[in-house]
Amino acid sequence: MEKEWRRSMPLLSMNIVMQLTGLTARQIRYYEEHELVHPARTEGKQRMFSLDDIDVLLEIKDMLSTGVNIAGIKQIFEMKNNPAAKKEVRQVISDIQLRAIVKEEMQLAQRQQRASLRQGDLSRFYR
DNA sequence: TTTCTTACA
DNA sequence: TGTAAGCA
Repeated sequence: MEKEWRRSMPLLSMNIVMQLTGLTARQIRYYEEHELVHPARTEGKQRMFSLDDIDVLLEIKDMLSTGVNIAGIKQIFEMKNNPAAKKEVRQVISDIQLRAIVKEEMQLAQRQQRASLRQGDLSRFYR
């Protein structure tokens, strides 16, 4: 296809992005600091987001709600564009791993509730 | 008026 | 993360 440039075109102001994502300006800027999103800048240094940025922010918001922290989100995003994996396969892999991580988190949360504090390696992905 | 950066709670 | 201060 050849209309993908529309999605990467920086046209949305902070105001719009906040309403579209339900995130605060503070959060959006924070995620940018962590290189999760890369909005363009106007001459006056104002951020201009693309539809692709919106998608990423919504993904972040969703993952955050499942308990994944910034570090975990970075890890997952890295998996999504892992050069080592083939294009068709990498998406599937990341999704499967994501589900596995989320599943582990739920189980870990349950164990921590009744039992005590054994922390698995996945704990570093959560807050 | 809105956004930006920096810094503190 | 929220909020305040001082700019642009």
